Amino acid sequence: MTTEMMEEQAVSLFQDLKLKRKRVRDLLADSESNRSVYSEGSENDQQSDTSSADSAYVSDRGSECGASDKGEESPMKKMRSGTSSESNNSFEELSPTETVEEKRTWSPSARTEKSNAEAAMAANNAAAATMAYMQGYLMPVSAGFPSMANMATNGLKFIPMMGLPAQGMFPASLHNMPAPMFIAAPPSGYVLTSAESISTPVGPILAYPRFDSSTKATSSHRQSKAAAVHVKSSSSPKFKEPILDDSRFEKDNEFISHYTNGKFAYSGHLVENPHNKGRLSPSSAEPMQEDSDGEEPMVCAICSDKATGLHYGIITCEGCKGFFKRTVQNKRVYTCVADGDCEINKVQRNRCQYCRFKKCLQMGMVLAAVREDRMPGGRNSGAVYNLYKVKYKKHKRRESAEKALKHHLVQQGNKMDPARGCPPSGYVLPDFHRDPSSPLRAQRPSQPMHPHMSPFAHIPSHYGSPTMGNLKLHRAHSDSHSEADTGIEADRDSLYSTSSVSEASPATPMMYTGAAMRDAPAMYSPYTTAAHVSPYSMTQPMMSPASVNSTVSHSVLVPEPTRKDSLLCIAEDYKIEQFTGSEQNVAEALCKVGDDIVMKLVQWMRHLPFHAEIPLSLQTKILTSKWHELLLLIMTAYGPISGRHSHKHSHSSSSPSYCPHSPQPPASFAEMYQHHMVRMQQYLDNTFGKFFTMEQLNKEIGGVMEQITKIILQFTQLGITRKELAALQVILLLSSDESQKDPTTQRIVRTYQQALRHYILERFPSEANRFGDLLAQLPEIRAASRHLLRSKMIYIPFLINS
DNA sequence: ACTCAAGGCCAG
DNA sequence: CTGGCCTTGAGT
Repeated sequence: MTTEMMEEQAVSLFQDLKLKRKRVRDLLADSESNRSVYSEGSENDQQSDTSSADSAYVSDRGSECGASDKGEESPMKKMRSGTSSESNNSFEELSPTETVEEKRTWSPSARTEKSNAEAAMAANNAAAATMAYMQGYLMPVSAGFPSMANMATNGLKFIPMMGLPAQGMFPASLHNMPAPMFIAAPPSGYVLTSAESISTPVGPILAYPRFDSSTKATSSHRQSKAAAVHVKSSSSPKFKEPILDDSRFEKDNEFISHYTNGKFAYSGHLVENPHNKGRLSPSSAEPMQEDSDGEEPMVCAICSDKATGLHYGIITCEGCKGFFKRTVQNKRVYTCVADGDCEINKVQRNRCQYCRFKKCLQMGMVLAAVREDRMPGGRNSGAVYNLYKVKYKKHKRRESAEKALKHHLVQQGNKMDPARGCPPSGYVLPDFHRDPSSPLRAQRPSQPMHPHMSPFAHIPSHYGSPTMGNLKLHRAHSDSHSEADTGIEADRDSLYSTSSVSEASPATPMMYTGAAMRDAPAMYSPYTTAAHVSPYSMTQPMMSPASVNSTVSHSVLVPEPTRKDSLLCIAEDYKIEQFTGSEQNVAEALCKVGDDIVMKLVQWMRHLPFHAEIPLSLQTKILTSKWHELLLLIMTAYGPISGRHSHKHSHSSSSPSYCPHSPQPPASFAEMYQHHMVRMQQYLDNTFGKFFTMEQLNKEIGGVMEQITKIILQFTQLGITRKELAALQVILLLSSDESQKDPTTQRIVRTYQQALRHYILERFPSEANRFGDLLAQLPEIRAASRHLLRSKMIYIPFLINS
């Protein structure tokens, strides 16, 4: 195969990929726009989602995310070496030994106060709610719930996690729970602490005031904060209190999503700015260190220039203050021509507006402090800074810059310097490019068919298509837009703007070097060790039973779900038998199936309770990068869940040679593996009229089939349940590279882990390692899925259940 | 009266 | 567009 042909093929693949991504994006945007939004007093709102009304803005940058495989070894080689090189790390943080009290998951204040029990209960409730949702008893939206915009102030959004029992949606046992149950969440995530009862037009609801993980606020602070929900804005003849309702937050979120890009959490919504913590702590009434040096000039937290005071929540210079103000007022959308990581200091601060503003957000400058009415003078109060009643004490302190920078770095995780050690933004050639003669590699149907080739090219290859790095796209720099829409519109069109390519590259290393990895001691990581032990035995990850929170969750109250899992139907509906006929037909069928699956995934995702919390752009990225992993998870878990080994479907297939499943499940790995390989052999023979010897097959697909078989075997031996699968789906979905940098998704992942753990504790109390065993499959699925995509044998999952 | 964090102005 | 300086006005 010539270089030109390879290039052409790569371009074609890229086109496919682009289409698939576009489909994901379109579907997401579509589902988003179809969702009705809160509108004041609207009785017709059947969906009380708290999603933004017009979040159709899809920033598609940075998408190649984590799919850039580097230094691949052959599948077989990889198998021999134990496990794939990078599949271990991605779930480091999912340490099963983590308990409710640990980390800043659900109740950060738990550690600081005597409220441990309270926090545990809150977390427990959350886990129960999540579990209940997974089991189909929670509605993603609460039907008929009226507008909550007027209740959601001060950064709280009320995410209905469960509808009213009166709706008859829930089993009687659930009525024991405080109902209706809601989770109040700020745009940046769910936080459950002490519950406040808030009266609403439909009765009292429980609201959980949100607190920053680092807050030292006491319980009374919390109460006052929650109480602030009721507060009507104090009327002032001249100065109008800013309106901080849902719409304001939605607007802000939409605006900043361009800058946060799912990579960091905007803390400006927090009532307390972490940057100013310690110096201006609201709880520490003392004026802070009257240290020796009262003359030390303040330093701008953004650029280290001489600061002139607090501006929009943090200490900045006049320049950064003005810059922030202008940017917010005019809703300007900048673009970084580099990789979105420019250093901002006094000298260089004007070189990159994008990075300057991004830093402003990272440092926690408060968007809401920029007044919409432009009223000068006075002081922002109430909703804007509320809880963080800054006792402004002559903060002629040094600090800012250094501490701010440190804080910044901590927030970022020890992100690798792109200049050193960071993988280049280029992409490696997939295996099939190196070895085009491989008989099993898929080929585009439009191209001359190699007699040995199977036509599966329409299933997108992984995103590391070799041409990606070469794609130079329009709009290298977005000039200042007088109107935000201009920039947004332009950005929406440029799916692959320069920044999208450049910003994608640093994503990969962060995943493995972020806080999650640092925070997780090696001993807490069963996922790395699991694969190194005998692959065919039940490896038992270390998990201390004592570390598992043993509080009783509500999930036991909920009976088995009767609702068919919407994703499992994928495994049910699509069999490899459908992919028969001419090569062209197979390719088309696969393409269509791919679209169907993506649609199902989108539908599934948008019904998840946390859907509204994740920016659309991030959702798009997540789905485009995870759909194949989800597919493999479903496919591998389907058999064990459906018990189809014992009662197989009888396929009256037109193709008699398809070997239906043996009535008895394959007892061992070897049998199961052999079974799959024979199926493969028969399929290739029957469909493409090409017979491969087992030796050939072993060489070509043995590695990946081995991986898949191991996963199936594990699921079978564990007897994975639907509920567990539901949890794993979410955990897998939100464990992508992008997600790992987003605190919101991390929190959600932890919640689902909690729910899963609780469920296992109750359902399988004797299986101390079950939780770890289940989670340990996710890296394996990742690795296998990557192999499938790279080798373009994505059709294999369809085969194993057929 | 003073403080200080908003917005505004305008030379560069 | 930037940023130093000015004006404003609620809070103390």
